[in-house]
Formats: sequence, C-alpha cells, structure tokens
Amino acid sequence: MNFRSSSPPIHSPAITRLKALAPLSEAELDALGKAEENCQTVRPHHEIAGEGIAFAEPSVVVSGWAGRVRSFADGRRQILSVLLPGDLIGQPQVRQSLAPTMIVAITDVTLCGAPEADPAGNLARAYAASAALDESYLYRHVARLGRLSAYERIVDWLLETHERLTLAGLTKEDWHPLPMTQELLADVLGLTSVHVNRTLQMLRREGLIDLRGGSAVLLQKQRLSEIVEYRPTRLQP
Amino acid sequence: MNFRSSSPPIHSPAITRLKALAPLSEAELDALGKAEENCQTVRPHHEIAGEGIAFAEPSVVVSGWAGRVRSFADGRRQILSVLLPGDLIGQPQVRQSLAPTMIVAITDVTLCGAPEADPAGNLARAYAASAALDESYLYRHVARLGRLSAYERIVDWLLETHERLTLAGLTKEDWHPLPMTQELLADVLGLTSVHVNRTLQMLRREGLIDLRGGSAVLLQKQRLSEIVEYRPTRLQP
DNA sequence: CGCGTTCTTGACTGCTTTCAAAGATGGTGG
DNA sequence: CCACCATCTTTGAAAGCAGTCAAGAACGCG
Repeated sequence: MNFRSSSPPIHSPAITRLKALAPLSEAELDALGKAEENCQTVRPHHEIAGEGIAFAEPSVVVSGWAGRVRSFADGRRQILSVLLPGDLIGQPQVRQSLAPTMIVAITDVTLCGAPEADPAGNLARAYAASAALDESYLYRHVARLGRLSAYERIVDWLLETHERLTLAGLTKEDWHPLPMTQELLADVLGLTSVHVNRTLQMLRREGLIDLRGGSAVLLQKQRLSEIVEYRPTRLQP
Repeated sequence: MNFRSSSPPIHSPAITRLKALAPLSEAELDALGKAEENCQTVRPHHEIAGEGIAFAEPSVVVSGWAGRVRSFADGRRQILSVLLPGDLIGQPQVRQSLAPTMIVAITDVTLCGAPEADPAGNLARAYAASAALDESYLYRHVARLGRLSAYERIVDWLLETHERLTLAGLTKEDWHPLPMTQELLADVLGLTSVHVNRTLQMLRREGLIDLRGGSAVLLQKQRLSEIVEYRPTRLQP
C-alpha cells in the first residue's frame, strides 16, 4: 500500500491518512502542508499532554508513535491507545476543556497544530472520520483486553496496527514498523513482558509472524485474521 | 430512585443528568421534556442498534440500562460499555454514518430522539460534556480490564457506576440500582460469572458492599476508593 | 570494547477458568 | 396458595493460563 501516485505531490504519512479519510481539496492539502512546516518534537518517554491538563490546541501526529497512558501508584501501567502518524490529539471541532489522559511519546514524535476546518468541508469530514475510527479502535481494545487470550490479543493488535498504518501509507505488503519493546507491548495488551515474549516465540515458531528490529511482518495474514475473526474497520456501509 | 428536589420542576433522570452537565435554559429543558413525550421502548435482550447499521437519529436513554456489546463466534461476549439514563447514543452534533457497535437493552429501555441543539447553546455544551465523559469512562474501562484484578475491577466499576448514576439523580447516599445478573457483570468485567460470584462474596464478607435484589450499597465508599485509587471523573479543572 | 537496555529462559506460584451439579429465587398458571 | 419452571446464584474440585522472581544471553550504542 505505497502512497506514491503517478503524479508529483507526494504527501507525508499524516496527510496521506487524512486524505484517505475524505477527498481533501487542494486548499485543504495546502493548509495541512503548511501546518506541518511548523512542528514541534517530543523525545521518547516525554509527555505530550498531561491528564486533566487543558492543552493548547488540537494537534496532528506528523511522525512517530505515542501512547495514551494510565499509571497506577504501585507501578502498574496500561497503555490505553497507541497514537500513530496522522492521528489527531484533541478534537479539532469540539474544543474540549481537558485532556482525558496523559500522552507519552514512544519514539521521537513530531506534532503540528491541526488546521481549522470549514465545518462543511472535507477536512472536517476527515477529522470526524478520524474520531469515529478512534472510537472503534477503542471499543476493539476493550473487547481484546476483556475476552481474548494473550495469543489472540497479540494477533488482533498486530492486525489492527497494520490496518491503521496502511491508512497512512506506512506499510509495505505485510510489513510494518513496530518501534516498541516487548515491555511496551505488554503495557498495551494488559500482559507482562515475560508472557509477551513467550507468546511471540510461539507465533514465530508457527511461522505466523516475524518480529524483530523494530519491524513486523505478518507472514500469514489470512490465518492470523481467522484466529481472531478479524474484519477490517469500516466507516461506510 | 426518587429524584425529587425541593422546588416544583421535577425532571426525569435523563434531563437531570444533562442539566448537571451544563446550565440548560428553560427552552432547552422544554425541548427535552417534549422529546421525552415521544419515547419508544425496547425490551431486555433486544437490539437498540446494530453494529455497522446506520441508525436513524441520535437518541437519549430516558430510562433503563443498555450495553454496547461485542460477541464472538464461540460464544464469548464482552460488554464494551454500559448505557445509563441520560446517556446519548450517537452524537447529536456530528452525524455519524455507522453505529460502531451493537447496543442491546439490559432492562426495559425507553429512548427518545435527542433535540437539535444550537451549537452555541448550553444544550450543545451538555452534549459535548456527555461525549467527553463517555470517552473518559471508556479509557477507564480499558485500564480496568488491562491491569486490575477481578476484585479491583468490581470495586472500580461499582464506584464508577455509582458516580454516573449520581449525575442522573438515581442514587441515594451509597445506594444505587443494579439491574444486572452476575453473568452480565462478568461480561462487563471480562470475567466468568463463577468468579464474579466468588469475588462478590469476598467483598460482602469484608463488609464492603451489599449487593442483592437488583441494587447495590457501597458500605464503605472511602475504603473502596482507596482499593482502586478511585478519583471522581472531572471535566472542569 | 563496555555498559545499559532488551530479550530469553526456568522454576514455581496463583488467580481465574472450566465443568458439573446442587440450592435459591421469582414469576406463572392451575 | 402452592406447584412448577426457568433463571440465577452458590459451591466444589481440578486444570490452565498468565504472573512472579531471578539470572543469564543478546543486542545496540557510544
């Protein structure tokens, strides 16, 4: 799913994603392009937004991975959702008072402000579609944590992440980047890093995935999908 | 379950909740009141919205409990979120194409259409606040399923549900209705009904809760809160 | 090359599930 | 008013998935 078309204007992953969510006009693409020229960078482990802290303006993740995090006093930690390039932080439409959770950078993350959108335009539609997808992925995460085994959680999450990255044009066939340690994976999936390790080995032994060096290959996407009844997320009927 | 205040205009739980989220004008209260005169009822186990099915219009839960549900082919089931009186289904502002999940009635549920709101008015603000709360509760549910033990999940969920029902004026002190079987609780909490049963007994033995006959009493709210580091959900700083 | 982080591995514990079946409970019709 | 049925709750024993603790191997970076 490369995002290079035959014609010149090659877009960044973030713009590629929004463009995939609604047919953006030239003016809207321009606005996004300009917004991206004014980025700020956050280093790994650093906070992008604090829980309950009103944040400046709605933003777009231009590059890098981040995570919404809930930490407990005893050290337990749960990553509530993973933020990928093209994802929005804070709704550009509805100005919310408070950030609902803390957001932490996983890799280097570059952010830019989300351009204001004409409510009737396609950019607004892309923003809305993005919010709708976020909601779907969140519900999926609940079902994953509530009812799937460790084995299934990993498979399901990898498929979902592959699908999300594809929207931003960041996958190549069955390959995608995966800049996360097994400990971070554990925090996403509600497991321990030891058990993630053992389960990944099982998946490797079965020839289903190839995970290493910060990237993942889904060797048998079909079989993986069957394991968890995975169906792509759709917004349109 | 009475929600009576000292002054004449007594509102339904649903209106009480929205009123608590933003200071509604008389006109807005009227609009809500009129909307409630035109309800439809859904019986337990029946579908309120189907997954991926475009639904008619944004609605308000006037009374009764419902749940967003994800079912698996092998019979596993996860309740993704519980809908209580005053909760909104579908965003009244942003018209979304598809329902992200199936919604099923737990008790008898009455629904009415959500009145259109002037984007600058307080009703719109209440709708936005409701959506923001939904988001917070969803993140909380993720953390609960991912990192809390069965014991903690039950405590945390009971506290959250008490808080939510209080917004709608449906609690009395530490009492609130709980029209759910242990099997449904298990489906919410990602456990088995057998284990929910055993864990509830433990909580009863410890004198922390009193659960029976469709209602719950949180006997030691303070201690329960400490068990799970519970802090009320806030929208304002 | 050396150090810190990440990945692996092993042994053991334990929370939660599974399977089965026996009590309660509540509503219904005779 | 009670028998009866369906549903819900409770209990027991056994199995299993995942967590804990600890230590060694591998990797990446300066």
